[in-house]
Amino acid sequence: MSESLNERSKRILEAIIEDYISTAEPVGSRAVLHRHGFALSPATIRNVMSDLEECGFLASPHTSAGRVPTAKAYRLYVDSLLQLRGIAEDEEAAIRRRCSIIGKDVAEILKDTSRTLSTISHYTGIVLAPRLAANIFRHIEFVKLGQRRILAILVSEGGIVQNKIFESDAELSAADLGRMSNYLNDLLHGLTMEQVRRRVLEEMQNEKVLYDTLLKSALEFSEQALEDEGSEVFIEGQANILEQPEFADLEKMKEIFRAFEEKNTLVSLLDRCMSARGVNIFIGAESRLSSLEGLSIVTSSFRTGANTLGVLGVIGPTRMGYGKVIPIVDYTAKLISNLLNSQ
Amino acid sequence: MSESLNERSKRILEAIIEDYISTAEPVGSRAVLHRHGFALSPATIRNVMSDLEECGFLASPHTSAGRVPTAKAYRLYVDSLLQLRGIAEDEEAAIRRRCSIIGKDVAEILKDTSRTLSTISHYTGIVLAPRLAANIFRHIEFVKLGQRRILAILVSEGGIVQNKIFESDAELSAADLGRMSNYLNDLLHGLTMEQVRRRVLEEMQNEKVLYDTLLKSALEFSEQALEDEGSEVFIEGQANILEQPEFADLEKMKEIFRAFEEKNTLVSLLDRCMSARGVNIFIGAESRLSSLEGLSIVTSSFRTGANTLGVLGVIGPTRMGYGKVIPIVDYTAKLISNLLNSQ
DNA sequence: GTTAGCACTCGTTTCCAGCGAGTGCTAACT
DNA sequence: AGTTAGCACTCGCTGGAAACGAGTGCTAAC
Repeated sequence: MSESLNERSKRILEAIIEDYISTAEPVGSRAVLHRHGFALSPATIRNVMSDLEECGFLASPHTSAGRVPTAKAYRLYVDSLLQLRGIAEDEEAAIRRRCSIIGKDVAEILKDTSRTLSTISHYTGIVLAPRLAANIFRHIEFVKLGQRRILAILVSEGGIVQNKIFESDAELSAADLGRMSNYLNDLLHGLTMEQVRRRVLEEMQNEKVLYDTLLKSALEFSEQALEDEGSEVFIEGQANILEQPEFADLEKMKEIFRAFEEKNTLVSLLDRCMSARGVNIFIGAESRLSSLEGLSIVTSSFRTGANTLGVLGVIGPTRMGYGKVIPIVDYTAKLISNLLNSQ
Repeated sequence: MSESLNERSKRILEAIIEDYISTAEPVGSRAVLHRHGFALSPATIRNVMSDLEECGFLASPHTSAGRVPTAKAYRLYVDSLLQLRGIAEDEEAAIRRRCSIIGKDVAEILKDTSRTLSTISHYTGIVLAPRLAANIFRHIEFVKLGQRRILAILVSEGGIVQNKIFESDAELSAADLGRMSNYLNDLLHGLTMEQVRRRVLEEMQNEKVLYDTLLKSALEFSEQALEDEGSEVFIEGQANILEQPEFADLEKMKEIFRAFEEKNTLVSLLDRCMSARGVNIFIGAESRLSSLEGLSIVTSSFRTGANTLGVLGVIGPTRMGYGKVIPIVDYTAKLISNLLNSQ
């Protein structure tokens, strides 16, 4: 049972996978013949298919149905059978047209990107918003909302804005808050968030600061403001999943929508893709998340320079049109990287 | 066929509606008798039900099923039959525990609120984020992102932050941007957004401004930053809809999820609730949105003083537990109003 | 190694009978 | 006149049997 299939077996497996991707129905020996022009008889195909099943590439739902590719088959398919033909021109144009920056905030940009991914791919788009931690400090600002209520606004590279409301012990004037902002902006200019955090802690030991209550509370506030509030996920086009015949079963569908709402698990999955360059593919159970059984995820990270800003991708059935989706995800990630790079 | 039903008919209708709300199945004459202690025979109930059908309060799916309340019946029910018993203590406690302000931004607060609404009600939560237009100016800030790329941050009352990225024609230094912010903050302090907009336009005619390019571009920028980007909607707990037996049909469900994704229509519906005080209820087709057929929406607006900030509510099947949902929505709206009121 | 032929498997569809919940009508009762 | 018992009737649902058909695996021949 050698794992290295011969050329013919590979071609047949490829045909079966592509057939199944387009029809969503178990494919039988005659179907392979019909739609692809092999110069072989059904019986021969059957023999090959039987071998492929033994090697774990195919499975039969029951005796008298055709066969269905396994996760292993898809893995082989995306790794060595599939030849990427690059992104289609009209798709590229559509993505470029829909992803713009001007006049939006970053959250909006990413949400629109997620929606674009879903619309173009006809599956579900997912974008993991940038995390603060890995990023570079740009600006901090405190705004007085009420007597003691203060809004902290933190801006990092690429225009990512995080803001938080909190309450101060003492009442501070708007001018005080302005001075605090200035002090911190000078102090923290150009540092990474890691460094910012360390710097704030160091500075709190500083003698001058110890005797200046204003500076002291400035540092205390910034410490609170810096607490990373966890990443945000934008999942758009969930309804596209409903079109997939394999999820016609109500129970299965509930599970998927629950998984979409339970964003933490998705975040941890996408976190794993953060560091990897290029396109990443999880097929079915490979994600180790039982709730995503039957689903595949194609992701790529976007970045400014060496900094990974976030991850975007497409979720669809394992029976996904990888040949189309992979270039889409790849291109979109690169486009967003460029857009967020402030020159 | 007098529209004013006698007391007995009302009581029977009420019993039918409540039965249907809890079972989701057409209710027959015997069921009414079983679960509520009417001193009547099934035959009498049947006669009454027949009358109620003629008046348009009931409908029968087919001859041998029981009967189902119509939208008209629910309307009568919420308007005059239902007696609200106020919110349950444990629900109130749960809502209060889940809705906090400190350490979050407003978007996060509202999203969490939407989630809370869905969790407590077991239906789907919806929150329409505050619109800028109706609100009071607090702060504006420009942050330099790249050579020409600028981030504008606009804060209004309650801590609502709106930010936008745009590009300037000329390169401006960080100090320039700081001066611009200060100038505008002085100029616009305490005005409503309406007044802010007018003030900016007036000021652009000012002689002093005409000769100061910095002031001029400050005003131009603020004009761009002020453009309202439309309201944001947070819909959480969509998966709860899947639990409702009436949406077991795949087609129906697709329609609902599409409607949830097509947020514009929902926004326009919620906009209609903005001005109304107290709890608002749309039953089924009353919303005039065909995609929401079979769904009811219970909403209430939240506000600071005279200003309506936004609308929140619950979406569920017309067969919704109004008696439970109405107090929940009412209480949550009041709570959020209080929380966003910066004293 | 490949192919034709054939028996066999097994899910799907169709049809029909029987069941039961619920109604509407009529006639009797208070 | 309103209420009730009785009864025939409707109609969706359930379950089992039969027919169907797609697809396989095996064997024997090429």
